[in-house]
Amino acid sequence: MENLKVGEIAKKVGVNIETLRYYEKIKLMPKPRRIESKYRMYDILDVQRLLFIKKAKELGFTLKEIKELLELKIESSATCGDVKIIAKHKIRDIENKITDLQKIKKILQKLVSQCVTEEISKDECPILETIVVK
Amino acid sequence: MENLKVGEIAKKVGVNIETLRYYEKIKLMPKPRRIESKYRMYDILDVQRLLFIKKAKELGFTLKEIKELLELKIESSATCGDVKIIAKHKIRDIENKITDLQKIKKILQKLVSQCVTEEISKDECPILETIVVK
DNA sequence: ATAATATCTGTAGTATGGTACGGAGTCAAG
DNA sequence: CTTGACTCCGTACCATACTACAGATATTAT
Repeated sequence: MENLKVGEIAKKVGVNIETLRYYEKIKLMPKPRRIESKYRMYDILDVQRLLFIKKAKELGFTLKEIKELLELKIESSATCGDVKIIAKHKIRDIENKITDLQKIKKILQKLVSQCVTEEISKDECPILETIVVK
Repeated sequence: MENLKVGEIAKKVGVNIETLRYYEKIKLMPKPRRIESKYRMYDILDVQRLLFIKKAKELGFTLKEIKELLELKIESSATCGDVKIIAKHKIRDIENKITDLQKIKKILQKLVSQCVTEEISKDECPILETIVVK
């Protein structure tokens, strides 16, 4: 489970082989080492990184933002102080996302609770006016 | 604040005029009424809807998903029971998103707390291994 | 009344994030 | 030792979500 060929890691994390190559091209994934022939070889860290990317994407981060999040830990020569500042910003952003999601959740919960019987038609479940996430 | 021309509502919610027309075309926004000439006229409900769309987009929902969320309240002739089922699914999705965001937040917080002094270079703040959101 | 500004329609172009394809080299099993 | 599966690279194409014209009509400000 330490040495995976591109097809293996792709299957393992559930992405397309081409996507791996694409991420490498845009430097979202590091260049993997190459064995014997010219085959790419991946390891467990690559798996983790890919899983993180997958999740972060679902959460509305762009690939550029994901790259920034990942670089927060390893790249450039910025100081710890810089990292701290950036990370704190990201934390703030995430907290806002969570708050907004909770608002939408509440709206949906209200919608569900207003649908009391199975027979009432949806038109009688008005709630759109509530949707002011602001 | 009840009757807004396309340029006015666009400015108010911070989107491009063309985006308004685009949303109309893909039926994400309802056709607005037209005044005298052929100018589109919007109202406060349109503002709310647009603000919701904006937020939902930032939260990683696609326009298609946003449409579904909005239709949960007004469109089709599905019964309340159907709406309930769909809404409950959406609630589950949202809860998962929140959970994942909290995980990322925690990782970032740990990162921040590990950067104790301002002088230590970022390379000495390793944490990437922690990033297994799974 | 007329110039500047806003809106109209349709069509074309852009950015992001992939996905597919073709032809060649590589590996593993029978 | 060959045949099928895997991988290589480059390039082209795709879907989503806009964004930018262009040429015409409408409105408003002076």
